[in-house]
Amino acid sequence: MNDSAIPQPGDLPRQRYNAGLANEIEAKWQNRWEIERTFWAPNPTGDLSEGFDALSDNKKFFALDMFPYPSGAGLHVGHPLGYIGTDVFARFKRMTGFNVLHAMGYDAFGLPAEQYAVQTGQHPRVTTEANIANMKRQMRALGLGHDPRRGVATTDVDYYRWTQWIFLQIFDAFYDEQADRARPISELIPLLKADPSIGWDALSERERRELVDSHRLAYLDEAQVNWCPALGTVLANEEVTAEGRSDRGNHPVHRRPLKQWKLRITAYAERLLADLDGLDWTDSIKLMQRNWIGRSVGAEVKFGVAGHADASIDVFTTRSDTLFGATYMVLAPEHPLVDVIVASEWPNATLAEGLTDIRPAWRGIFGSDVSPPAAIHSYREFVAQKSELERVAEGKVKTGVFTGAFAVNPVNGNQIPIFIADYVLMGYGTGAIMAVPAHDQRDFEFANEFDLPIYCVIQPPETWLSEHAISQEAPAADWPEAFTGDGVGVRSSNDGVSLDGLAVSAAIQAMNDWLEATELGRPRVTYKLRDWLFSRQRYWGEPFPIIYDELDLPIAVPNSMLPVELPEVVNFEPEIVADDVDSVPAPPLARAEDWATVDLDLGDGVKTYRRELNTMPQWAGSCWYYLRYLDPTNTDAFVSREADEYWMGGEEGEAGGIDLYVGGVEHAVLHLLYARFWHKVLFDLGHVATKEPFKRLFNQGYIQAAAFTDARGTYVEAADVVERDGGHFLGTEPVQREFGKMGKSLKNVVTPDDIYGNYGADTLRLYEMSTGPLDASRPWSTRDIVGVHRFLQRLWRNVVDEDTGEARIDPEPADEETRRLLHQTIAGVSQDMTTLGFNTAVAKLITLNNRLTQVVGEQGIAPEEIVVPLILMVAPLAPHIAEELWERAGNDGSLSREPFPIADPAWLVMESVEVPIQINGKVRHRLLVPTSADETETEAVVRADPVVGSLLEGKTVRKVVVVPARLVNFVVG
RNA sequence: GCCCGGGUGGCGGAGUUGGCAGACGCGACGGACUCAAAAUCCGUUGCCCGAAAGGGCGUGAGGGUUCGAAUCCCUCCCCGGGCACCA
Repeated sequence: MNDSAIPQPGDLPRQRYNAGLANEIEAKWQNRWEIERTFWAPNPTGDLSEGFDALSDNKKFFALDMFPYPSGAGLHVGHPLGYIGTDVFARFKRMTGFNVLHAMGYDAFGLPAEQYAVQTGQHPRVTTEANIANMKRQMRALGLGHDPRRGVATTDVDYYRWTQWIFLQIFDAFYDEQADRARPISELIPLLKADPSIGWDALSERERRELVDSHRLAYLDEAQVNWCPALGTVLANEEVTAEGRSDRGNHPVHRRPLKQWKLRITAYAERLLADLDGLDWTDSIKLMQRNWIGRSVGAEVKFGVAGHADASIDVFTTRSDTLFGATYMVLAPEHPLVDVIVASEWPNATLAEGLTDIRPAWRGIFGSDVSPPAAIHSYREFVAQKSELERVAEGKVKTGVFTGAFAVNPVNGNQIPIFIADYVLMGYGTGAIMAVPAHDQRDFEFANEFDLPIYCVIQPPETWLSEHAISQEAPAADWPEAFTGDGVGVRSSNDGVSLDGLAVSAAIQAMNDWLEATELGRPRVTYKLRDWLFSRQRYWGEPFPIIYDELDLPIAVPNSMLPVELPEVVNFEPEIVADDVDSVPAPPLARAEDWATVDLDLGDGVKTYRRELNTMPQWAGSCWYYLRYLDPTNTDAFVSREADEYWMGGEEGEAGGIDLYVGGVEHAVLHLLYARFWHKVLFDLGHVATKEPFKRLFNQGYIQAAAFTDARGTYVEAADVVERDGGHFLGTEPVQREFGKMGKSLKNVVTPDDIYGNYGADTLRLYEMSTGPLDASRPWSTRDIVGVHRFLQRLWRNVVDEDTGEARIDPEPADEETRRLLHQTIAGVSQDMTTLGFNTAVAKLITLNNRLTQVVGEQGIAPEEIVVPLILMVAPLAPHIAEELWERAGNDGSLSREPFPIADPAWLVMESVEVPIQINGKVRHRLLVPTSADETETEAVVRADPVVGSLLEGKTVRKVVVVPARLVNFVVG
């Protein structure tokens, strides 16, 4: 953009505050902070406790930024918005007497470094470390007051040793439903032995191990994944195109079950939901987590299967009141009972009420000459070929196949056909539904597609019928859509229960009571939340501390043998296997043949074990990093009890947790849910003292940037575009403006380095804080930066002689008006700091400084009474210039622990206040009224004013509204 | 489709237990300094009418409640985000 506002060197005073001087000052103070250990936050005990005694009477404050990934491109100016916000707040808290912990580490495992390694052969560790070094440099240059001792990276072997340790804690735990908490697996075995229905003594070694493994919070499971044989790896949903092919290389992707590690987060669904209530998070984030967990209250109902006396199918429903309207049943295609109940031939008997024959459509899309098992097989393949995206893209067109079997509705004994269809998901509820097409839109669509009967059992109200132009008598099959609202039950009774005439909620209650009494069903709560798929076929991740013995069952690597270090490999790519749907992935770690098997003595002699070759997903390391910040050098534990209790502990009676956690809303669900889950496991097992990690969560906004396209629609370098004549131009060519994320592809990246060079870090910090509230997204505008730069320049000039560099400060008191403004500013800024309202804090500081500029203009010197508190108030926002002014004003050492100014209430009250005088709600005049005047006095003062008198002349005052010290409104007729 | 946020000058944004709309900054315009420019400093700046005094209009649109609405209620439009066959 236009560079004309950038200060240029020339015949300027030697000590003018410009980019050059700012950079000098900034480098000086960044070095001093480092040497003087200004931001070291002492622990109460242990390695990092130096200096604690001096702060032992202070309260603690733990400020945290979300863990950044050290990308090769480094930071652009959009990244540090939140980091600056936490730094300003942390510095403010430090000045109000807190022992503040603020640190920054790196979530450094991940795909980009691995892909770069695949392309170049450069080891991901080399790339990662270079990127971390660059980001550290950029953050240091921003003047962020981090404790450098605590900046861990997930790729540090000393760090992932403890990630592995925590995984083993999860592996070695089970969820005790009665106690509603996780317990060590060692406590499970006596319970299993004591359960006569298990018959422990009769079980083989393998059976015992498998039984125990099935209770673990980390377990192996056959999970449906996006398997791409050509790439040799499973892919995330985001990596699969709408056509069901790989994003990279356009290879076929298949949905198939693969044996994968899963973490039993679903055991915590209820607590993850309930404990949200006590957290200081925004409602929208809580809502997103609630929706994700997706609690649903209903009933499980047992349906018999005709001709299979020993088989029954449990369905989950939230609408047990519609049981009498069930006309068919659907199982998920993968449901294990499908193979048990499937008929060998298509039945032709008239079994179900209202059905006279098997409809041709029921045999599915595979023709009438295939048998049910063949149709089922074909349908399963058809479903497996489809990606998630395709299933969604196909919208509401329902597909499915009849199994040839019939279920028996327990409420009336009716036989209803059983289908499989992909609109029923194996992972939710029981993987089976009863279908009530009259009162469920999906079932309605399926029933119409498959020519199935539709019976109304909830009478819709008149309004609904008339809205849809349906007559009272019309059969439900003629409805344009299902009726899902509230109505009264009809045609819904048997010998034991009648729902007729009952409203939906009462009918559900009555039906559930009956189901429970007859043992045909029971109340049940289900969740949308699924267990967490925890394996990745990657190199650059934490190896699992798991080995397999001759039974091919998993065994934990003993703690004494941790860490399990990543082996060196030459090729970081997953092995490309034939394009075979049934092939097995060979993760990169399989190539480290010396590593993949290991001879160990686990107490029963040296044996050969096979290692787990998958690695953990990137989320693993970020699940607990905040705990390692507390005690990063501890070699005996992932965190000491003392450090955990000190930094995470709450005030008396408070829940505790991190005092302020700032990050983007994109982590609203995954990271925040995973980390809460790990924290709760650690809490249950007694390793941490708090049940929730993040007490207060704040979501910062994003910085967007203008991007420009030329006539061909190609992005052009935004930095070269000039604004003139109300348009944007690249040279002489007009270009189109749009706004988007800052990035290479839009050619609109602005880096902090660019801004330091032209204005300095303090200006960048102040600019980012001033452009809006921290939680709002806003467009970047390099042009606007000059505003806050001028502010710092004026502040500097008010205090320092631009020629000599000497401070000029007047010990004489300031005038009353300025003093009053000072105290108002202190009160306002303190308030704004507390609420993270940094933009308005900056505005108030500019206002005070503008007043100071006037005073200096008149008197040639700034009163100390104003200057000193102003410097201290500026310090959290623009710390380098504040430190420098503080020093030049004659102080030794850093101001980082100087007390933040406190307003004198005496100067906050005004003797009189200007109030607007309204006639019929319109402002017609303004008058000074004593602040202390009550309604009567105010009215008297106002009525006595000659201007008001003339305004009211000839008018009838019907009513007078007086709000003391606010306004007076005359209602005239 | 469902669920959340949000729409205020040319721009970023202030202001909500209902009480002076537009703080602060950018830009724009005018002035000082300068041979000139930059930088800096001073002033003006919501829109319309008016020489001015003053008046009218104005917080996405329309309606309502109220002495008084950016703020509360109803209907609608637009933008951003989340979820998406969850039985």
